[in-house]
Amino acid sequence: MIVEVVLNLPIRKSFDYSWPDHLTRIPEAGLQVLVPFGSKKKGGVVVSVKNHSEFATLKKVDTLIDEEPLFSTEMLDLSKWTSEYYFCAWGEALNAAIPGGLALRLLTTYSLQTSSLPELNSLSTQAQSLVHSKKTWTQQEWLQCSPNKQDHQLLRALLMNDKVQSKQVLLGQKTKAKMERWVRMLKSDTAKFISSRRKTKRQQILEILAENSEICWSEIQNRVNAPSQALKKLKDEGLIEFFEKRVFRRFMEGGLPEMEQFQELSAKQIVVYEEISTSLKKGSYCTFLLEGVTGSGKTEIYLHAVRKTLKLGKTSLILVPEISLTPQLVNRFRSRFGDQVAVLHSGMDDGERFDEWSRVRNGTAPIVIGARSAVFSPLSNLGLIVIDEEHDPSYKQGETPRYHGRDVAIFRGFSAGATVLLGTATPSLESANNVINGKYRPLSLPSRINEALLPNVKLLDMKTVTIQKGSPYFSSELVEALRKRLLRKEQSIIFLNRRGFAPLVSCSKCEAIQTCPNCSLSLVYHQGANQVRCHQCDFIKPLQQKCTDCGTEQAPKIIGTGTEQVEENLKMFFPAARILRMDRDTLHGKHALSKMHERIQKHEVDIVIGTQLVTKGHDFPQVTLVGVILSDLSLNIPDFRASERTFQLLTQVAGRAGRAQKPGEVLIQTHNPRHHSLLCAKEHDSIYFRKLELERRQNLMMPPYQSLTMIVCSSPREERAETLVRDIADKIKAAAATKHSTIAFAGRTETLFPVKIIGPIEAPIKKLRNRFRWQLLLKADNVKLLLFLLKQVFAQPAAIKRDELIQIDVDPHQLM
DNA sequence: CATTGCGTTGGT
DNA sequence: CCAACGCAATGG
Repeated sequence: MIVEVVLNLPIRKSFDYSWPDHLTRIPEAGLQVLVPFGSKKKGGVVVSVKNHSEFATLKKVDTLIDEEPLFSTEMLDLSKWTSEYYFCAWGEALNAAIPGGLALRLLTTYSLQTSSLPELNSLSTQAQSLVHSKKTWTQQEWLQCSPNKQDHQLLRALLMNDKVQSKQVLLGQKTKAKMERWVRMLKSDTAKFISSRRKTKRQQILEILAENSEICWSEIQNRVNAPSQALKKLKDEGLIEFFEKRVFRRFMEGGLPEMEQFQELSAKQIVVYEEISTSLKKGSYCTFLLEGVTGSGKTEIYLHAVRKTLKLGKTSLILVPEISLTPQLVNRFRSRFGDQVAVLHSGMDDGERFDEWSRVRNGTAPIVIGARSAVFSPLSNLGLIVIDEEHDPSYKQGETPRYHGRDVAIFRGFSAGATVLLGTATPSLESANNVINGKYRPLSLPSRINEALLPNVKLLDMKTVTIQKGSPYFSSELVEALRKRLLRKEQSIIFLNRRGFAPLVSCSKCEAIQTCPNCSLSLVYHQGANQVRCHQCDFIKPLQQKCTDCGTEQAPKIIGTGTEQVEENLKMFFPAARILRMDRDTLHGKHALSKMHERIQKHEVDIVIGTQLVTKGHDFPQVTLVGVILSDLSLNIPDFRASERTFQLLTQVAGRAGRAQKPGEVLIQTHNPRHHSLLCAKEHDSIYFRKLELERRQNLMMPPYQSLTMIVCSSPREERAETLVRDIADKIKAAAATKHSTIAFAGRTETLFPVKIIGPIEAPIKKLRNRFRWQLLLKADNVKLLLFLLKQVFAQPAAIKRDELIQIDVDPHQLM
């Protein structure tokens, strides 16, 4: 028997191994194995079992990691599709599909084969004493001796001529099941009840076991002081036995929330729900786009749909953007479905995530709620996939595999015959277009529940409006509106999409702007720490008075504003107000975000100032005012999606105002009061925005009418980045020019339209983390053509040096 | 990706 | 003459 194994490597290749006799289990696709690879061992996944290999000599599979396959055939197929669509290695997709990844914990040891080796005397003192004192030592011990270059070389030489042997032993997975020691009573003790003032440990233990015949060791430790001796004795007498029991680590604090009744759906919600329910009953693939304004009760529909799916004996997958995955939302699901809900997000540690994942795999949890990567959760018999806030850019992964959670989910729904429900107040133009071309079915909830009104939105033109004394970033009107809320004991939210105190620091004499030494970006001033920081890499340094350019010792100029400065302004305007700043810099610890939400909920805060974090929290009924500062920030980035993004952000943050009885007010400060993103956000007119923006995209020849792929080459040497990308551009041009005007795809032949090549150009962020970047944008009617070209061009991997990189991003969302 | 082998340079 | 380095190939 021969198995085809995929490893987590950035190469489009698999490796064949023979299945050794000592493994009792029959090989099967999906099993995780440890295999010899080069001079090392590596973890991989069996993707197929076969009888013949085109390779003459095969190595044997070393170890079977688990008796059960890590991946079902469905998950193998899904990861395969992901790797093909997003043009990455299958191993990379598999690696992303499980918590903790494919890497295994290995222990490397070296052992001396000959008793005396004169060469060893040339080792540095520490290493010498290690090798002399032990015949066998671990790699860790070796490295602790801080061996120098010569030491490493000597070790390598000794390994070569077998004077030292190295071995790798498997320790297990990076994340594994956590076991607890438990005690079980075998026969009840017939000893008479002895009433003495001081009970023996033995008695205490037996009493505990009389209550529950199986109990966790640590629980006994809690109740009886140092019980291990007594327990051992009881075991020897045959009264009790010890056993191991798996525990599932849980992120959620405390137990289950109180069970909650399902809410009655409104007439409009029923219409929507019935359509979904019909599709669920039908049990075949269908994607719906549910458009519902903020506060229209989408979540309740999700809950009803999940209940229906459960009744049909199927499982549900709910994807949400990372930051809206709050305890409030999770509890809403947990209070209806209890422990049947598994939660997966990045705030959990590897163990917690692995255990939740295990609960999904073993069928204990038929409902998964999670962020992007949860799209790969091992649900079987999938009936429903919900993608909440479908337009949210965080569904697109920024690193390999650069998949889009929504699009992978739709493919998964298609293969599983599931109902897919995309929910949003502001559809992405891709999804809106898919409604127009009939791929998705539209559903809508046009009004808020309980007849709550959408807030009144006003655009404040910063060129004409009266500016508040004390800060050029505030209009008097916004400050007055804030004052009014404070008097009425209502809450306000200020949104500014830029953290730090100020985005620019420049010399007051020579005007030189401080930039990051590793990136071509200006440094952001953070007042709290009195530092300047790069927001792309992790460069930080204290603010220097002296200019590095001209040597002036005058205090530098601080230009522009960020949340930190706005917080300071607010404190100055309203010294008595309780102000909470919410951005990445004030978010410390695991449960920080939920604690902040709690404080807002309890009205311990009057004004919240924050970045995008404030746009996604759940409803805060006391918030009646939302102010937006520098609303044009997202408009000015060089990206064709800038206006879409701006509209979505503004609509979303506006939706935070006036959820309950009290009407909401939104004040948007802008320099572009005539821009369609702002005008449509003001009117809550998602439909008109879509119409305008789709026309624009058609004229620009951009998605959703065209497919894009971005190729970015980077190198520490600027000219290398350029030659690398030019080389690829030439290859693509050549491939596109060949006779392949048609390709065979899925049995049919399709005629293709030409590919457009934009660039190569220097990337907008020219240098990032000490690497220069050049980019190339490919555009075509059909993503299939782009993938076909990429396959041709990268059939043999490009000649890349160490620390050089070619990134391929299919359907890119970041064009910087 | 990490490792390996090979051919060049370059210094002694 | 060998160490150092860059480069391309390889892994089953």
